[in-house]
Amino acid sequence: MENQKRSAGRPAKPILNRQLIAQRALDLVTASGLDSLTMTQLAKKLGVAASALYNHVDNKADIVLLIQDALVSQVSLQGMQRLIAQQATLEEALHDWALSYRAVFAEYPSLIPTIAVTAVSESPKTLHMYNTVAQALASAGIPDAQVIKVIVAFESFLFGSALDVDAPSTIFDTDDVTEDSAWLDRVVKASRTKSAPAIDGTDADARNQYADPPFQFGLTALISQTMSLVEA
Amino acid sequence: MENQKRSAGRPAKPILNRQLIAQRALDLVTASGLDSLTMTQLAKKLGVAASALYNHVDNKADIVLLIQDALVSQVSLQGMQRLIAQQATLEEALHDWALSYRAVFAEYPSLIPTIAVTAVSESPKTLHMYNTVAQALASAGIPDAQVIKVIVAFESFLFGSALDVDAPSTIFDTDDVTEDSAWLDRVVKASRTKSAPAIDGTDADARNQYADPPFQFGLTALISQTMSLVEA
DNA sequence: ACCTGAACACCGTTCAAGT
DNA sequence: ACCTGAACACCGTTCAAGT
Repeated sequence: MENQKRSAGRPAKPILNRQLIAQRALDLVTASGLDSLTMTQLAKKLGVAASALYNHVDNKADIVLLIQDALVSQVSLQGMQRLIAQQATLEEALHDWALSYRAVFAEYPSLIPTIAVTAVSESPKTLHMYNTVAQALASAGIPDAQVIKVIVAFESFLFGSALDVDAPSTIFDTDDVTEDSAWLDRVVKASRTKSAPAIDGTDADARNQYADPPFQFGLTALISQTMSLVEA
Repeated sequence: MENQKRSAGRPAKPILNRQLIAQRALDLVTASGLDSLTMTQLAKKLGVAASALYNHVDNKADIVLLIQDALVSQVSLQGMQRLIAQQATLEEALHDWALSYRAVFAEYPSLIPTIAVTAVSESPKTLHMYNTVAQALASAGIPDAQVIKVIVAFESFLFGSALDVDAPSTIFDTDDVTEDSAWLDRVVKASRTKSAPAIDGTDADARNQYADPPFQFGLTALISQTMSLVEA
């Protein structure tokens, strides 16, 4: 970015701060995934030496946490807030949250494995989201002791679904039909004729066009199972 | 492993082969995840120079595929085969498959992101598994055009659930109760009193003890939704 | 306090040289 | 064909030196 070389030594005004680092890091991950986020590349984008980053963050994992926190804050809590205010149903709230959650993280599949194992205490925005969802579910009549179970079940499905969006749409294609692929071929073809457009290799969007029906199917399953938990 | 140094040049008998490489690679991943699988470490375990590996595999991704294939073959297809033979119900078959699938991959969470986006044609055992499941579901009366949808929905949930097993059991613990964590704290505590043993730090198994109820919950949801698809 | 630049211990992969 | 060892272009992170 900045090309005029800076001499060593403390600059008059700090060049970096955590927010700026997080912003540029997110840019890199947005462009081409977590693998393209390297301290070297990030430093280059910021116009500093890689070692300068360590004045502001502990390590690379610290940066990933910053990114995560920024992303979680993009998840819509509107439905849940409306549920708390008794302006939406449990079903509506779950649907809104799930769609938004999946949409956000489907853009960043490479972050999902990290997110899945990150403790909420490490990410304030994540904590806030869970807290809101917990309040909403509890106030909708789900017994306290079952709320976490529901949240985790949804999340597992949402993580997996977000990974799935990143899969190639040719994931079930087989090279040639053998005994080991005959049935798979048959059901894959049957799925296609339902809705999908013809496959022209020019499809600009490489994302998995077959990801949506399974998502809707699973989401419906989870929502109706959740509604059965509501106490009178 | 082997300590007597070998001089350069082609050995009388080949030292490596793909199967041996896959076996040792799986050992490394089993011990401490995909990150600990490096060409250097793997070569050391095999008693060769890292560059020797490239006589047998294309690259590291190729090795990961070999591992994947070996793992998929551990997933139980018994239930599905019994369903095909009309010796098990759809519900039993789905339950058996899902439990086994999750159990296998919960041991290897670091592989899940890769598995989720790997095309079946790249992994013969994976192809075989999907083909069997597809045949079983179709023969149980699920319309051809819906089979893939069901499989992908299950898989999304299974991938996410397997990631969840790897999460620390303290994932929902908060450092101190603030306004942003009050509800979460409450429902987490309510979950604990139900079943969990007191937390003594000496717990040998660091895996997430809270992962099972959500898994059962989601699985039940998916199974009953699936059964509703069966044609008369 | 906050930067640069050299250094360290790694990576994955390529390739000439050896048998 | 199948190995070794040097080499290349990277990593993340540390640290002395500069202001």
